This record gives sequence, structure tokens and C-alpha cells, in this order.
Amino acid sequence: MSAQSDKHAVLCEKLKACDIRPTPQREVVLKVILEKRDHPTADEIFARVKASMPTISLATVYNCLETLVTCGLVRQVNLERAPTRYCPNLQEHAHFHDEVTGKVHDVELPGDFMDRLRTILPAGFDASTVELNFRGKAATN
Amino acid sequence: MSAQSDKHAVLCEKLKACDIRPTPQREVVLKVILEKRDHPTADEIFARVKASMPTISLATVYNCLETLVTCGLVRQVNLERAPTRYCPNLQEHAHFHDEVTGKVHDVELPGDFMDRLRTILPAGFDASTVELNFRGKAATN
DNA sequence: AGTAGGAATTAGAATAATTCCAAATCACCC
DNA sequence: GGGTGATTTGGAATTATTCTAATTCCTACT
Repeated sequence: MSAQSDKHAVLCEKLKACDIRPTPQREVVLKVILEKRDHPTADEIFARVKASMPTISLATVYNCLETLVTCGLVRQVNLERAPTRYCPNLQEHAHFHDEVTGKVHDVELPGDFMDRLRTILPAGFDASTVELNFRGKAATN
Repeated sequence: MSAQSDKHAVLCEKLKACDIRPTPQREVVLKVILEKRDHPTADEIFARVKASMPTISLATVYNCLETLVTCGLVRQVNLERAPTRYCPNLQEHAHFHDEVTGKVHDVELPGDFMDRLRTILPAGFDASTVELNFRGKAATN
């Protein structure tokens, strides 16, 4: 089995595990998000996907992204007014938005951090998701 | 001195303290944000402002908001893909986004909370702002 | 294998939030 | 009170995203 088809199989499994049809479009969108973890926007994903699938439409990219987000294979990150970005890191983590370069970095968190954050909520508030974003300058390296 | 002009004077002072010209438009935009602390969008602010200043334009509302945000009198809150909301609470606080009602609630935080959050950043990351957003269901009351 | 039926994809139009632009007006300083 | 740079204005433009309707593709069933 080639590395190619191996990858295909892995992606396919991921999709099937979420009970969604493993279409070629979904596969390639997911592949693109996984292989360069730089929090691309829908437009950037569209451009990268077109390299291997020139006939795909932007609407399909949006459809696939929505599906992947809904089934939890990908997270969306919204920072300020900028276009939504997509992140394949499923661990709990925060985001650091570099205001010089515009890049977004993942920030790993101590184990139960997000759960501890949840405890500051007053009674009656039940949070399904917690989002922690930093913004500032990162050392150039 | 009437309560009206008193209010006017207070707003005016706030603007001047930030080294920006206290124009009537900026004053009324700020007034609207301060008097109903429900995190309105630019459009909602526009509608409310028009009640007392029917000739104001949406572009001006955006201009004023940008000025007020830049000088720190108002904060902007961005949640998901929804329009930007504006918040007059200058204390450090988090936001809770009620996914049923769509409302945004302020969540007060223990004193040095945001600073403690900052300490989880790896060396080389210097955050100027920290944003903590929850999303979920709030008890109806 | 053939086909019905639902799901997914497509291209392009539509929408919605925000920004841009150029002209008119305003506010502050002398 | 006049000059000057800041501000406001309305409308056009931009940008991200969603909608729509038609087409194509799978999948299951016979």
C-alpha cells in the first residue's frame, strides 16, 4: 500500500468515524487543514485545495468546513473582524494572535485548564465552549 | 445645571480626557453605549442614535466606534461570525454568549485573573490583550 | 446491473458587515 | 471672525459568507 492511499484511508476513516460521507472534496479539505497547521482562512484553503482539485468551488469549501466543524474534526477560530480561520488541533488550547505578522499560534495549556476556567462562571451559566485568545507581539524566531 | 447638560459635560470630559474632539456625534454614540449595556452591534447603535440625531450616518457611527475603541473608552467584542458588539465595561471581565437568546453577558473576574492567565504563555510571547469568551446556556431568569 | 432518492457539489447571485472615497461641514486656534 | 485640519456624510465598493437552483453523485434496493 502506497503512502498516498494510506493517507487517503486515514482521512476516509476519520470522516466515516463522524458519520459523514467521505467525499473527495471533504477529504482534500481536511487534508489541507491537517498538513499545514497555520490556521488558514476559507480562501486560503480554497486556493490550496484547487492545486489538487481544480474544479472544486468555494461554496463547497465552505460546506466542507461547516461539516468538519460541526462533527468536531476541525475548529474554527474567530479573531476580531478578520475572516474565520480553521485549526486542526483538537487538544484544548488557546490562541495567540501575533499583531505584527498576523500569524496565529497555538498555546498549549495545563491539563484541566479550561475546566478550571469554567469554574469562575456564576451559578446558572453552563458553558459548552471556552475560548481563550491572546493578542500581542511574539519574539521573532 | 440640568441633568441633561450635566450628562453632556460628563461625556464631554471623557472624550477630552482621551485627547479627541468632543463632537456631538461621538458624544451621543458614547451615551448610547453607556446607557444600555447590552452589547449592541454597530447597526443597533445606529438605530438608537438616530432617535436623538436623525441625520447621523452609519459611516459616522463606525468612525466614532473606532475612535472610542482606539482611545479605550469602549471595547469591542467579537464572537464567531456575528457582527462586532460594543461594551462599555472597562473592568477586566470575560464574556458569556448565550446560545439560546444570543445575548452577551459580562462575567466579572477575580482581581488579577487576566494577569494570571498571561503567565501561561511561553517565553517570548507578550500579550497586550487577553480575551476570554464562554458560550453556552444560561439559566432563564 | 438498473434505478429511485437523498446527499453533495457547483456556479453564480444575494446578503450583510464594514470600509473607502470625495465632497461638504465643523470645531478649535489665532 | 477666518483659516485649517479634523470630522461627517452619503453612496459606492469591498469582503466574507450564505443562499439558490440545477446538476451530479452515492447508496441502497430490486
